[in-house]
Amino acid sequence: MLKTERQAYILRQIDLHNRILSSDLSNEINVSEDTIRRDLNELADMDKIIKVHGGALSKSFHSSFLKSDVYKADSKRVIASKAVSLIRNNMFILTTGGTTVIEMARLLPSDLNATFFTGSIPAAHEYAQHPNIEVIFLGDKISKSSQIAVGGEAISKIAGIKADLCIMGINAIDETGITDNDWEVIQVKKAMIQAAEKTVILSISEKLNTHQRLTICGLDEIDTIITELDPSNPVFEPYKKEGITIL
Amino acid sequence: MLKTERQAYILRQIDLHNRILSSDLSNEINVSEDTIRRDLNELADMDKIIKVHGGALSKSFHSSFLKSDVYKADSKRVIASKAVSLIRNNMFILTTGGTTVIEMARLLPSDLNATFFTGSIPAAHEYAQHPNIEVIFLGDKISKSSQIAVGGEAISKIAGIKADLCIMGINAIDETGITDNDWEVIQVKKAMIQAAEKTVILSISEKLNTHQRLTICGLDEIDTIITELDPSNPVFEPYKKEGITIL
DNA sequence: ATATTTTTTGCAAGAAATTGCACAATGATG
DNA sequence: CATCATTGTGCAATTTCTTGCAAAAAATAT
Repeated sequence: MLKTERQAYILRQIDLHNRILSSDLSNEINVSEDTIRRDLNELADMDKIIKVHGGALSKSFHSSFLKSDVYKADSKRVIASKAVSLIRNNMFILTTGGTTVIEMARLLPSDLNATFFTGSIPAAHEYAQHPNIEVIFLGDKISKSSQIAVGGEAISKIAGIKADLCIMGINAIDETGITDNDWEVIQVKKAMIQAAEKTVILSISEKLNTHQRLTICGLDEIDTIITELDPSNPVFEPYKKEGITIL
Repeated sequence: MLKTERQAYILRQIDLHNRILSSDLSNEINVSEDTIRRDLNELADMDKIIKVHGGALSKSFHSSFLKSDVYKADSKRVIASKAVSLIRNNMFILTTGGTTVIEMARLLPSDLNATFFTGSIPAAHEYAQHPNIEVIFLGDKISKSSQIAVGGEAISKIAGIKADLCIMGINAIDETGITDNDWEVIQVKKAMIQAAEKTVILSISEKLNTHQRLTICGLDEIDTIITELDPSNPVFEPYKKEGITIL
């Protein structure tokens, strides 16, 4: 096998699988690993692949490793603006914290008149910047990790509210429902869902079909899911089947 | 699985869920926790994540508040450090908001163990950064102008506390006492003074011998005044005569 | 066609990297 | 302060990498 041929083969494999091991290639085309290594080094010098210890990666892989905050911020802004469209004047709205919710707070139209309840310090801070909306902080002990109020006092305060909407940023959702990994946070989120007439989930699409260890609620308690994707996307099928609205 | 791949996976998980546990990752991708820990350390060295005991946090998640330059920051830092000297372990402390108080929050020694009650969003946020102190937010409606919780709920919550110390930033003080110009804020501050055994006033010297239109309390309810000036300064004579300690 | 040069390949040995384990130190928590 | 989990460190086993070198193959010259 000619060297050029071999390198073309390697490139094709990397394009196909996004990654390759030196040892695998050596077995597949019966040359020593030294040769493979030399090939990979040459291809890497030509900027065609990314060489790593033990093999190589496709260049497109690099983009995901060099995480772009911009892309994510864009997604979240899309989600936030969809969420804003659900909010009407004089609503009582319960919200969690999270970057997506904060983004939403920034996008609220300045003539909006509504009352927001939250236990999240950053969210409350953001709402407080708004000229017209009323902010009620559901105070109690502040959880260090999540910067939200947790504990019985907060929960019983939430239970005493009859909200029109609960707008909730989440960590993971799949067919079994919403899950999270912080017990105290879960208690608060459960209470919020109970206290609101409708529950709206904000989630970037990457969190769809992932799960964590503790359950907040099943899909039957959710009314709407908002992601940055088009609602017609097939990934939403299982959720639509449960009667959930996708925005 | 290649090391680079694994680290990319870890980054993605952290981006997705904002936080992860070393043990979870170890289970998910079947490598020892040692390896995970080494990965997390490397990613933390690259400033891509924040390593914490037991796992890691997303970088974007935590740094949400921007620190702005404050007027007379130097003076306020002097005041703050004097105030810190009054705080002992296991105290229950009520505080208001205000830049001086925030400055104090930043100067709290990291081994301090105490419980702080506050109705101020920026102050609560600052306390929440501290490793050991417990933060209780006295939630209720958030006043836009002052970013603190006001209203009956907050006040009755304060009334239910027996605090060792009330550390209060103020707007104006003279021989007649402390004054302010926001009616809702005054209600909260009055309640705080009532609920604490001792009241400490933080004030830059500019505010001495000024007054505003609404009275919070007379000098007899104040135990200590802290300014950036030396306590021997003659300007304090009228306050010393009332039995107030000057720091 | 044969010799010479150049390129490529495989091999060996030492260096470096990766991973898992044991153990002591440190940190969390009640 | 006592217990338990997490962490850092040193170590060993394994794998991968680098380097130098010589044989093999290919290209080129004579």
